[in-house]
Amino acid sequence: MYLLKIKHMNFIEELKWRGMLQDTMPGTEEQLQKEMTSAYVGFDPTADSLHVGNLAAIMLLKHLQRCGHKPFALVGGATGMVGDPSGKSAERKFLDETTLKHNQACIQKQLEKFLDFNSGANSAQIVNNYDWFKDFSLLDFLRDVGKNITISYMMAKDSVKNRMESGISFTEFSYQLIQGYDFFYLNEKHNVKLQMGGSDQWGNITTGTELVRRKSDREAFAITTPLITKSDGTKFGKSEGGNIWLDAKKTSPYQFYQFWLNVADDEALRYMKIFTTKSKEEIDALAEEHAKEPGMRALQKALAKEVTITVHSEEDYNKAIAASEILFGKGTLETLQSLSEEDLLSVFSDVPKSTLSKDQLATGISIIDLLSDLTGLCASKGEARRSIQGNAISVNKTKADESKKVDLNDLISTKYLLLQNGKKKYHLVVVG
RNA sequence: GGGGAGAUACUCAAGUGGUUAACGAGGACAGACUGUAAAUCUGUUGGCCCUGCCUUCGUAGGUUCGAAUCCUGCUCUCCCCA
Repeated sequence: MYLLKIKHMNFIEELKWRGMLQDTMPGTEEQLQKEMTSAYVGFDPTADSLHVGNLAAIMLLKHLQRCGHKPFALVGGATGMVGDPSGKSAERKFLDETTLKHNQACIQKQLEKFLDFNSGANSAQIVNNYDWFKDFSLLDFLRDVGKNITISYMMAKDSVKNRMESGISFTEFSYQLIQGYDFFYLNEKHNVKLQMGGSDQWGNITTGTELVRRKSDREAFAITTPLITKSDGTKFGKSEGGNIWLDAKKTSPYQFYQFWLNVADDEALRYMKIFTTKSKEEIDALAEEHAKEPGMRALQKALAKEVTITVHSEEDYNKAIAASEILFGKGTLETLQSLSEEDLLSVFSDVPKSTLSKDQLATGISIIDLLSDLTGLCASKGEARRSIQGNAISVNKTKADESKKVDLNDLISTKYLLLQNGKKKYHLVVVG
Protein backbone atom coordinates (compact mmCIF):
# COMPACT_ATOMS: atom_id res chain seq x y z
CA MET A 1 0.00 0.00 0.00
CA TYR A 2 1.27 3.41 -0.95
CA LEU A 3 1.34 6.17 1.57
CA LEU A 4 -0.48 9.24 0.41
CA LYS A 5 1.97 11.92 -0.51
CA ILE A 6 1.79 15.09 1.54
CA LYS A 7 1.12 17.30 -1.46
CA HIS A 8 -2.21 15.66 -2.13
CA MET A 9 -5.33 17.50 -1.17
CA ASN A 10 -7.60 16.26 1.54
CA PHE A 11 -10.54 14.77 -0.33
CA ILE A 12 -13.08 15.47 2.41
CA GLU A 13 -11.93 19.07 2.71
CA GLU A 14 -12.10 19.34 -1.03
CA LEU A 15 -15.69 18.08 -1.10
CA LYS A 16 -16.63 20.36 1.76
CA TRP A 17 -15.65 23.61 0.15
CA ARG A 18 -17.11 22.45 -3.12
CA GLY A 19 -20.44 21.89 -1.41
CA MET A 20 -20.44 18.26 -2.42
CA LEU A 21 -20.57 16.64 0.97
CA GLN A 22 -23.90 15.52 2.33
CA ASP A 23 -23.11 12.57 4.60
CA THR A 24 -20.01 10.70 5.58
CA MET A 25 -19.69 7.59 7.62
CA PRO A 26 -17.57 8.02 10.74
CA GLY A 27 -13.92 7.20 10.13
CA THR A 28 -14.04 7.98 6.41
CA GLU A 29 -11.74 10.98 6.62
CA GLU A 30 -9.21 9.08 8.74
CA GLN A 31 -9.20 6.27 6.20
CA LEU A 32 -8.61 8.68 3.34
CA GLN A 33 -5.78 10.36 5.23
CA LYS A 34 -4.16 7.09 6.12
CA GLU A 35 -3.55 5.67 2.66
CA MET A 36 -4.46 5.77 -0.97
CA THR A 37 -8.01 4.53 -0.88
CA SER A 38 -10.08 2.91 -3.60
CA ALA A 39 -13.61 4.18 -3.90
CA TYR A 40 -16.46 3.51 -6.27
CA VAL A 41 -19.58 5.05 -7.68
CA GLY A 42 -22.24 3.08 -9.51
CA PHE A 43 -24.05 4.11 -12.69
CA ASP A 44 -27.27 2.53 -13.92
CA PRO A 45 -27.40 1.70 -17.62
CA THR A 46 -30.97 2.91 -18.00
CA ALA A 47 -30.12 4.80 -21.17
CA ASP A 48 -27.34 4.64 -23.73
CA SER A 49 -25.89 7.87 -22.43
CA LEU A 50 -25.29 9.58 -19.14
CA HIS A 51 -26.79 13.02 -18.67
CA VAL A 52 -25.78 16.04 -16.65
CA GLY A 53 -27.80 14.67 -13.74
CA ASN A 54 -25.11 11.99 -13.41
CA LEU A 55 -22.34 14.50 -13.62
CA ALA A 56 -22.07 15.20 -9.90
CA ALA A 57 -21.44 11.52 -9.24
CA ILE A 58 -18.83 11.40 -11.97
CA MET A 59 -17.16 14.44 -10.47
CA LEU A 60 -16.96 12.66 -7.13
CA LEU A 61 -14.70 10.15 -8.80
CA LYS A 62 -12.75 12.80 -10.62
CA HIS A 63 -12.11 14.85 -7.50
CA LEU A 64 -11.23 11.67 -5.66
CA GLN A 65 -8.61 10.82 -8.21
CA ARG A 66 -7.22 14.34 -8.12
CA CYS A 67 -6.77 13.86 -4.41
CA GLY A 68 -4.58 10.87 -5.07
CA HIS A 69 -7.07 8.07 -4.51
CA LYS A 70 -8.15 5.36 -6.87
CA PRO A 71 -11.55 5.68 -8.55
CA PHE A 72 -13.69 2.75 -9.65
CA ALA A 73 -16.65 3.42 -11.88
CA LEU A 74 -19.15 0.63 -11.66
CA VAL A 75 -21.49 0.11 -14.57
CA GLY A 76 -24.61 -1.53 -13.22
CA GLY A 77 -25.20 -4.25 -15.76
CA ALA A 78 -26.72 -6.45 -13.05
CA THR A 79 -28.38 -3.82 -10.89
CA GLY A 80 -29.83 -2.30 -14.04
CA MET A 81 -31.63 -5.56 -14.63
CA VAL A 82 -33.30 -5.37 -11.25
CA GLY A 83 -34.22 -1.71 -10.86
CA ASP A 84 -33.43 0.65 -8.01
CA PRO A 85 -36.55 1.64 -6.07
CA SER A 86 -34.82 4.74 -4.68
CA GLY A 87 -36.77 7.84 -5.53
CA LYS A 88 -39.18 5.90 -7.71
CA SER A 89 -42.87 5.95 -6.93
CA ALA A 90 -43.70 2.97 -9.11
CA GLU A 91 -42.22 -0.27 -10.28
CA ARG A 92 -39.93 0.07 -13.24
CA LYS A 93 -40.15 -1.72 -16.55
CA PHE A 94 -37.33 -3.99 -17.50
CA LEU A 95 -35.01 -3.20 -20.33
CA ASP A 96 -34.12 -6.12 -22.53
CA GLU A 97 -30.67 -7.56 -22.35
CA THR A 98 -29.47 -6.32 -25.72
CA THR A 99 -30.41 -2.77 -24.81
CA LEU A 100 -28.66 -3.07 -21.47
CA LYS A 101 -25.49 -4.37 -23.08
CA HIS A 102 -25.52 -1.53 -25.56
CA ASN A 103 -26.15 1.03 -22.81
CA GLN A 104 -23.33 -0.32 -20.70
CA ALA A 105 -20.84 -0.01 -23.52
CA CYS A 106 -21.92 3.56 -24.27
CA ILE A 107 -21.75 4.66 -20.66
CA GLN A 108 -18.37 3.12 -20.17
CA LYS A 109 -17.04 5.19 -23.05
CA GLN A 110 -18.36 8.37 -21.53
CA LEU A 111 -16.89 7.66 -18.13
CA GLU A 112 -13.52 7.18 -19.73
CA LYS A 113 -13.46 10.85 -20.68
CA PHE A 114 -13.45 11.99 -17.10
CA LEU A 115 -10.98 9.71 -15.44
CA ASP A 116 -7.31 9.09 -15.83
CA PHE A 117 -6.63 5.47 -16.65
CA ASN A 118 -2.93 5.96 -16.89
CA SER A 119 -1.78 7.53 -13.67
CA GLY A 120 0.05 4.65 -12.08
CA ALA A 121 -1.17 3.37 -8.77
CA ASN A 122 -4.34 5.41 -8.69
CA SER A 123 -5.37 4.78 -12.28
CA ALA A 124 -9.10 4.64 -12.72
CA GLN A 125 -10.81 1.37 -13.33
CA ILE A 126 -14.18 0.47 -14.76
CA VAL A 127 -16.03 -2.60 -13.61
CA ASN A 128 -19.39 -4.08 -14.47
CA ASN A 129 -21.33 -5.91 -11.80
CA TYR A 130 -22.89 -8.13 -14.43
CA ASP A 131 -19.52 -9.87 -14.53
CA TRP A 132 -19.80 -11.17 -11.00
CA PHE A 133 -23.54 -11.63 -10.93
CA LYS A 134 -24.09 -13.51 -14.16
CA ASP A 135 -22.92 -16.83 -12.68
CA PHE A 136 -24.11 -16.21 -9.15
CA SER A 137 -26.94 -18.68 -8.50
CA LEU A 138 -30.01 -17.74 -6.52
CA LEU A 139 -29.26 -20.33 -3.86
CA ASP A 140 -25.70 -19.16 -3.44
CA PHE A 141 -26.89 -15.59 -3.22
CA LEU A 142 -29.46 -16.39 -0.57
CA ARG A 143 -26.90 -18.29 1.49
CA ASP A 144 -23.96 -15.90 1.06
CA VAL A 145 -25.67 -12.56 1.03
CA GLY A 146 -29.30 -12.75 2.12
CA LYS A 147 -28.44 -14.52 5.34
CA ASN A 148 -26.50 -11.52 6.61
CA ILE A 149 -29.19 -8.91 6.34
CA THR A 150 -32.53 -8.93 8.15
CA ILE A 151 -35.86 -7.99 6.66
CA SER A 152 -36.45 -5.27 9.23
CA TYR A 153 -33.11 -3.71 8.31
CA MET A 154 -34.07 -3.69 4.66
CA MET A 155 -37.56 -2.38 5.29
CA ALA A 156 -36.26 0.51 7.34
CA LYS A 157 -34.72 2.08 4.22
CA ASP A 158 -36.65 5.03 2.86
CA SER A 159 -36.52 3.66 -0.65
CA VAL A 160 -38.48 0.63 0.54
CA LYS A 161 -40.64 2.34 3.16
CA ASN A 162 -41.93 4.88 0.69
CA ARG A 163 -43.11 2.11 -1.55
CA MET A 164 -44.84 -0.09 1.01
CA GLU A 165 -48.17 1.68 0.38
CA SER A 166 -48.10 1.76 -3.39
CA GLY A 167 -46.45 -1.63 -3.70
CA ILE A 168 -42.97 -2.90 -4.34
CA SER A 169 -42.02 -6.17 -5.97
CA PHE A 170 -39.65 -8.61 -4.36
CA THR A 171 -37.26 -7.83 -7.18
CA GLU A 172 -36.94 -4.14 -6.40
CA PHE A 173 -37.01 -4.91 -2.70
CA SER A 174 -33.92 -7.04 -3.20
CA TYR A 175 -32.10 -4.30 -5.04
CA GLN A 176 -30.18 -3.07 -2.03
CA LEU A 177 -28.77 -6.54 -1.47
CA ILE A 178 -27.45 -6.70 -5.00
CA GLN A 179 -25.87 -3.29 -4.71
CA GLY A 180 -24.68 -4.13 -1.22
CA TYR A 181 -22.95 -7.20 -2.53
CA ASP A 182 -21.22 -5.10 -5.16
CA PHE A 183 -19.52 -3.22 -2.39
CA PHE A 184 -18.57 -6.41 -0.63
CA TYR A 185 -17.22 -7.89 -3.84
CA LEU A 186 -15.21 -4.80 -4.75
CA ASN A 187 -13.94 -4.62 -1.20
CA GLU A 188 -12.73 -8.19 -1.29
CA LYS A 189 -11.38 -8.30 -4.83
CA HIS A 190 -10.13 -4.74 -5.30
CA ASN A 191 -9.76 -3.47 -1.76
CA VAL A 192 -12.42 -0.82 -2.36
CA LYS A 193 -13.18 0.72 1.00
CA LEU A 194 -15.46 3.56 0.11
CA GLN A 195 -18.69 3.88 -1.81
CA MET A 196 -19.93 7.25 -2.95
CA GLY A 197 -23.11 8.45 -4.62
CA GLY A 198 -25.99 10.87 -4.55
CA SER A 199 -27.71 11.38 -1.22
CA ASP A 200 -30.60 9.23 -2.47
CA GLN A 201 -28.17 6.33 -2.46
CA TRP A 202 -27.39 6.47 1.24
CA GLY A 203 -29.72 3.59 2.05
CA ASN A 204 -28.25 1.32 -0.59
CA ILE A 205 -24.72 2.26 0.33
CA THR A 206 -25.17 1.49 4.02
CA THR A 207 -26.53 -1.94 3.18
CA GLY A 208 -23.18 -2.44 1.47
CA THR A 209 -21.08 -1.26 4.39
CA GLU A 210 -23.18 -3.43 6.68
CA LEU A 211 -22.60 -6.45 4.49
CA VAL A 212 -18.85 -5.87 4.39
CA ARG A 213 -18.71 -5.65 8.16
CA ARG A 214 -20.80 -8.75 8.74
CA LYS A 215 -19.17 -10.94 6.16
CA SER A 216 -15.61 -9.88 6.89
CA ASP A 217 -13.62 -8.11 9.53
CA ARG A 218 -12.75 -5.34 7.15
CA GLU A 219 -13.96 -1.77 7.21
CA ALA A 220 -16.18 0.04 4.72
CA PHE A 221 -17.02 3.71 4.43
CA ALA A 222 -19.51 5.94 2.66
CA ILE A 223 -19.85 9.44 1.30
CA THR A 224 -22.86 11.00 -0.34
CA THR A 225 -23.22 14.21 -2.25
CA PRO A 226 -26.30 16.47 -2.12
CA LEU A 227 -28.78 16.25 -4.96
CA ILE A 228 -28.42 19.25 -7.19
CA THR A 229 -31.24 21.69 -6.93
CA LYS A 230 -32.20 24.82 -8.79
CA SER A 231 -33.35 28.02 -7.17
CA ASP A 232 -36.54 28.11 -9.23
CA GLY A 233 -37.53 24.63 -8.13
CA THR A 234 -37.35 23.00 -11.54
CA LYS A 235 -35.28 19.90 -12.04
CA PHE A 236 -31.60 20.29 -12.76
CA GLY A 237 -30.37 18.98 -16.07
CA LYS A 238 -33.44 19.56 -18.19
CA SER A 239 -34.14 22.10 -20.86
CA GLU A 240 -37.12 22.56 -23.14
CA GLY A 241 -35.80 19.73 -25.22
CA GLY A 242 -35.62 17.32 -22.28
CA ASN A 243 -32.54 15.87 -20.65
CA ILE A 244 -29.13 17.31 -21.35
CA TRP A 245 -27.14 14.26 -22.38
CA LEU A 246 -23.42 13.76 -22.58
CA ASP A 247 -23.81 12.04 -25.93
CA ALA A 248 -23.28 14.51 -28.77
CA LYS A 249 -25.87 12.69 -30.84
CA LYS A 250 -28.56 13.34 -28.24
CA THR A 251 -27.49 16.80 -27.13
CA SER A 252 -25.23 18.59 -29.54
CA PRO A 253 -22.09 20.26 -28.17
CA TYR A 254 -23.69 23.58 -29.00
CA GLN A 255 -26.81 22.83 -26.95
CA PHE A 256 -24.63 21.44 -24.21
CA TYR A 257 -22.56 24.60 -24.13
CA GLN A 258 -25.69 26.72 -24.11
CA PHE A 259 -27.12 24.76 -21.20
CA TRP A 260 -24.19 25.72 -19.01
CA LEU A 261 -23.94 29.25 -20.32
CA ASN A 262 -27.56 29.85 -19.38
CA VAL A 263 -27.19 28.73 -15.79
CA ALA A 264 -28.71 31.32 -13.43
CA ASP A 265 -26.35 33.59 -11.52
CA ASP A 266 -27.46 32.06 -8.24
CA GLU A 267 -26.34 28.67 -9.36
CA ALA A 268 -23.25 29.39 -11.41
CA LEU A 269 -20.88 29.57 -8.47
CA ARG A 270 -22.27 26.43 -6.91
CA TYR A 271 -22.04 24.49 -10.18
CA MET A 272 -18.58 25.82 -10.81
CA LYS A 273 -17.37 24.19 -7.63
CA ILE A 274 -19.04 20.89 -8.38
CA PHE A 275 -18.49 20.45 -12.08
CA THR A 276 -15.04 21.86 -12.65
CA THR A 277 -11.65 21.03 -11.22
CA LYS A 278 -10.71 24.66 -10.80
CA SER A 279 -9.08 25.54 -7.50
CA LYS A 280 -10.74 27.58 -4.79
CA GLU A 281 -8.53 30.54 -5.69
CA GLU A 282 -9.43 30.39 -9.37
CA ILE A 283 -13.11 30.13 -8.60
CA ASP A 284 -12.99 32.94 -6.06
CA ALA A 285 -11.32 35.15 -8.64
CA LEU A 286 -14.00 34.33 -11.21
CA ALA A 287 -16.76 34.95 -8.68
CA GLU A 288 -15.26 38.31 -7.89
CA GLU A 289 -15.05 39.16 -11.57
CA HIS A 290 -18.64 38.06 -11.98
CA ALA A 291 -19.80 40.21 -9.09
CA LYS A 292 -18.10 43.24 -10.57
CA GLU A 293 -19.70 42.85 -13.94
CA PRO A 294 -22.48 40.25 -13.87
CA GLY A 295 -23.33 40.93 -17.49
CA MET A 296 -20.09 39.38 -18.62
CA ARG A 297 -21.11 36.09 -17.00
CA ALA A 298 -17.54 35.16 -16.25
CA LEU A 299 -18.67 32.19 -14.15
CA GLN A 300 -21.04 30.78 -16.71
CA LYS A 301 -18.50 31.14 -19.48
CA ALA A 302 -15.75 29.43 -17.55
CA LEU A 303 -18.14 26.71 -16.42
CA ALA A 304 -19.46 26.09 -19.91
CA LYS A 305 -15.95 26.04 -21.29
CA GLU A 306 -14.49 23.50 -18.95
CA VAL A 307 -17.45 21.14 -18.97
CA THR A 308 -17.89 21.30 -22.75
CA ILE A 309 -14.22 20.59 -23.34
CA THR A 310 -14.20 17.69 -20.92
CA VAL A 311 -17.35 16.06 -22.25
CA HIS A 312 -16.82 16.91 -25.91
CA SER A 313 -13.62 18.57 -27.14
CA GLU A 314 -11.82 21.85 -27.51
CA GLU A 315 -12.84 21.95 -31.14
CA ASP A 316 -16.51 21.43 -30.28
CA TYR A 317 -16.23 24.18 -27.73
CA ASN A 318 -14.81 26.62 -30.26
CA LYS A 319 -17.55 25.76 -32.70
CA ALA A 320 -20.17 26.25 -30.05
CA ILE A 321 -18.80 29.69 -29.29
CA ALA A 322 -18.71 30.65 -32.95
CA ALA A 323 -22.29 29.50 -33.42
CA SER A 324 -23.39 31.33 -30.28
CA GLU A 325 -21.86 34.53 -31.49
CA ILE A 326 -23.68 34.42 -34.76
CA LEU A 327 -26.98 33.31 -33.30
CA PHE A 328 -26.98 35.70 -30.34
CA GLY A 329 -24.46 38.36 -31.18
CA LYS A 330 -25.26 41.44 -33.20
CA GLY A 331 -25.57 39.42 -36.34
CA THR A 332 -26.79 41.23 -39.43
CA LEU A 333 -27.51 40.28 -42.99
CA GLU A 334 -23.90 41.23 -43.79
CA THR A 335 -22.39 38.85 -41.26
CA LEU A 336 -24.64 36.13 -42.56
CA GLN A 337 -23.56 36.73 -46.13
CA SER A 338 -19.92 36.74 -45.15
CA LEU A 339 -20.13 33.16 -43.91
CA SER A 340 -18.88 30.39 -46.08
CA GLU A 341 -21.42 27.75 -46.91
CA GLU A 342 -19.62 25.31 -44.67
CA ASP A 343 -19.56 27.67 -41.70
CA LEU A 344 -23.17 28.54 -42.24
CA LEU A 345 -24.21 24.90 -42.12
CA SER A 346 -22.06 24.30 -39.08
CA VAL A 347 -23.53 27.28 -37.21
CA PHE A 348 -27.05 26.21 -38.01
CA SER A 349 -26.47 22.51 -37.52
CA ASP A 350 -28.79 22.53 -34.51
CA VAL A 351 -31.46 24.57 -36.18
CA PRO A 352 -34.49 22.87 -37.71
CA LYS A 353 -34.34 22.81 -41.45
CA SER A 354 -36.68 22.33 -44.32
CA THR A 355 -36.22 22.13 -48.04
CA LEU A 356 -37.98 24.02 -50.79
CA SER A 357 -37.58 23.81 -54.53
CA LYS A 358 -36.39 26.70 -56.65
CA ASP A 359 -39.64 26.61 -58.57
CA GLN A 360 -41.65 27.15 -55.42
CA LEU A 361 -39.69 30.26 -54.66
CA ALA A 362 -39.49 31.63 -58.18
CA THR A 363 -42.96 33.11 -58.06
CA GLY A 364 -42.61 34.35 -54.52
CA ILE A 365 -44.09 32.84 -51.36
CA SER A 366 -46.03 34.80 -48.79
CA ILE A 367 -44.28 35.01 -45.48
CA ILE A 368 -47.38 33.61 -43.75
CA ASP A 369 -47.36 30.42 -45.78
CA LEU A 370 -43.63 30.08 -45.35
CA LEU A 371 -43.83 30.32 -41.58
CA SER A 372 -46.76 27.98 -41.12
CA ASP A 373 -47.36 25.37 -43.79
CA LEU A 374 -43.92 25.22 -45.35
CA THR A 375 -41.67 25.27 -42.30
CA GLY A 376 -43.82 24.83 -39.22
CA LEU A 377 -41.96 27.58 -37.41
CA CYS A 378 -45.41 28.85 -36.44
CA ALA A 379 -48.12 26.36 -35.61
CA SER A 380 -50.82 27.99 -37.70
CA LYS A 381 -51.36 30.88 -40.03
CA GLY A 382 -53.12 32.73 -37.29
CA GLU A 383 -50.08 32.32 -35.09
CA ALA A 384 -47.79 33.38 -37.93
CA ARG A 385 -49.88 36.51 -38.37
CA ARG A 386 -49.81 37.27 -34.68
CA SER A 387 -46.07 36.78 -34.47
CA ILE A 388 -45.55 39.17 -37.35
CA GLN A 389 -47.81 41.72 -35.75
CA GLY A 390 -45.80 41.28 -32.57
CA ASN A 391 -42.65 42.13 -34.49
CA ALA A 392 -41.17 38.72 -33.78
CA ILE A 393 -40.40 37.50 -37.29
CA SER A 394 -37.19 38.12 -39.18
CA VAL A 395 -36.06 36.89 -42.54
CA ASN A 396 -32.29 36.84 -42.83
CA LYS A 397 -31.98 38.92 -39.67
CA THR A 398 -34.30 41.58 -41.07
CA LYS A 399 -37.73 42.12 -39.53
CA ALA A 400 -40.55 41.16 -41.86
CA ASP A 401 -44.07 42.50 -42.15
CA GLU A 402 -47.18 40.65 -43.22
CA SER A 403 -47.01 41.66 -46.84
CA LYS A 404 -43.50 40.24 -47.25
CA LYS A 405 -43.07 37.89 -50.16
CA VAL A 406 -40.02 35.70 -50.23
CA ASP A 407 -38.40 34.90 -53.55
CA LEU A 408 -35.07 33.91 -55.06
CA ASN A 409 -33.57 37.35 -54.37
CA ASP A 410 -33.77 36.75 -50.65
CA LEU A 411 -31.51 33.72 -50.71
CA ILE A 412 -28.13 33.73 -49.04
CA SER A 413 -25.46 32.07 -51.19
CA THR A 414 -28.35 31.44 -53.60
CA LYS A 415 -29.39 28.53 -51.43
CA TYR A 416 -30.36 29.46 -47.89
CA LEU A 417 -33.00 31.43 -46.12
CA LEU A 418 -32.85 32.15 -42.43
CA LEU A 419 -36.16 32.53 -40.65
CA GLN A 420 -36.38 33.67 -37.07
CA ASN A 421 -39.27 33.77 -34.62
CA GLY A 422 -38.36 35.85 -31.63
CA LYS A 423 -34.76 35.99 -30.55
CA LYS A 424 -34.03 32.35 -30.13
CA LYS A 425 -36.09 30.32 -32.55
CA TYR A 426 -34.40 29.82 -35.87
CA HIS A 427 -35.29 27.86 -38.96
CA LEU A 428 -33.09 27.35 -41.97
CA VAL A 429 -34.69 26.85 -45.37
CA VAL A 430 -32.50 25.08 -47.90
CA VAL A 431 -33.42 25.57 -51.52
CA GLY A 432 -32.30 22.80 -53.78
C1' G B 1 -78.34 0.67 -2.60
C1' G B 2 -80.37 6.02 -1.31
C1' G B 3 -79.43 11.39 -1.76
C1' G B 4 -76.61 15.62 -3.52
C1' A B 5 -72.90 18.42 -6.47
C1' G B 6 -70.20 18.85 -10.76
C1' A B 7 -67.80 18.16 -15.95
C1' U B 8 -66.00 25.28 -19.66
C1' A B 9 -59.86 26.44 -23.61
C1' C B 10 -52.67 24.38 -21.31
C1' U B 11 -54.21 24.72 -15.80
C1' C B 12 -57.38 27.06 -12.25
C1' A B 13 -61.80 29.50 -12.72
C1' A B 14 -66.25 32.94 -14.19
C1' G B 15 -70.50 32.81 -17.14
C1' U B 16 -76.77 30.14 -16.17
C1' G B 17 -81.32 31.87 -23.28
C1' G B 18 -79.14 36.86 -27.57
C1' U B 19 -72.08 41.78 -29.39
C1' U B 20 -69.80 35.13 -25.74
C1' A B 21 -64.33 32.57 -29.38
C1' A B 22 -66.47 32.82 -24.09
C1' C B 23 -64.63 37.63 -17.60
C1' G B 24 -60.45 36.81 -14.53
C1' A B 25 -55.82 34.43 -12.68
C1' G B 26 -51.65 31.42 -13.56
C1' G B 27 -48.71 29.40 -17.35
C1' A B 28 -46.82 29.80 -22.21
C1' C B 29 -45.15 32.76 -26.44
C1' A B 30 -43.65 37.49 -28.37
C1' G B 31 -42.11 42.96 -28.01
C1' A B 32 -39.42 46.91 -25.03
C1' C B 33 -35.53 46.99 -21.39
C1' U B 34 -31.24 43.72 -20.27
C1' G B 35 -26.42 39.94 -19.77
C1' U B 36 -28.80 34.95 -24.95
C1' A B 37 -30.40 36.93 -17.50
C1' A B 38 -33.66 38.24 -13.35
C1' A B 39 -37.26 41.91 -12.23
C1' U B 40 -40.63 45.19 -14.69
C1' C B 41 -43.93 47.12 -18.52
C1' U B 42 -46.82 45.87 -23.11
C1' G B 43 -49.16 42.57 -26.50
C1' U B 44 -50.89 37.65 -27.96
C1' U B 45 -52.84 32.95 -26.41
C1' G B 46 -59.33 27.80 -31.30
C1' G B 47 -58.85 27.33 -36.84
C1' C B 48 -59.21 29.35 -41.77
C1' C B 49 -59.73 31.03 -48.23
C1' C B 50 -59.22 36.74 -42.06
C1' U B 51 -63.01 43.88 -42.52
C1' G B 52 -65.72 37.81 -43.23
C1' C B 53 -66.34 32.47 -42.33
C1' C B 54 -65.99 27.79 -39.60
C1' U B 55 -65.42 24.76 -35.14
C1' U B 56 -65.40 24.74 -29.73
C1' C B 57 -68.01 24.88 -23.18
C1' G B 58 -68.02 15.91 -20.95
C1' U B 59 -71.15 13.03 -24.75
C1' A B 60 -75.63 12.04 -27.87
C1' G B 61 -80.13 13.95 -28.98
C1' G B 62 -84.27 17.64 -28.17
C1' U B 63 -86.82 22.68 -27.18
C1' U B 64 -86.00 27.65 -29.41
C1' C B 65 -85.68 32.64 -34.40
C1' G B 66 -81.32 31.93 -31.19
C1' A B 67 -78.14 27.80 -26.08
C1' A B 68 -72.00 27.02 -22.79
C1' U B 69 -76.72 28.64 -20.53
C1' C B 70 -83.42 25.09 -20.80
C1' C B 71 -85.03 19.49 -21.36
C1' U B 72 -83.76 14.05 -21.95
C1' G B 73 -80.49 9.80 -22.36
C1' C B 74 -75.36 8.31 -21.69
C1' U B 75 -70.19 8.56 -19.73
C1' C B 76 -67.08 10.19 -15.97
C1' U B 77 -65.69 12.80 -11.22
C1' C B 78 -66.62 14.33 -6.27
C1' C B 79 -69.48 14.53 -1.61
C1' C B 80 -73.09 12.74 2.07
C1' C B 81 -76.13 8.62 4.07
C1' A B 82 -76.38 3.16 4.25
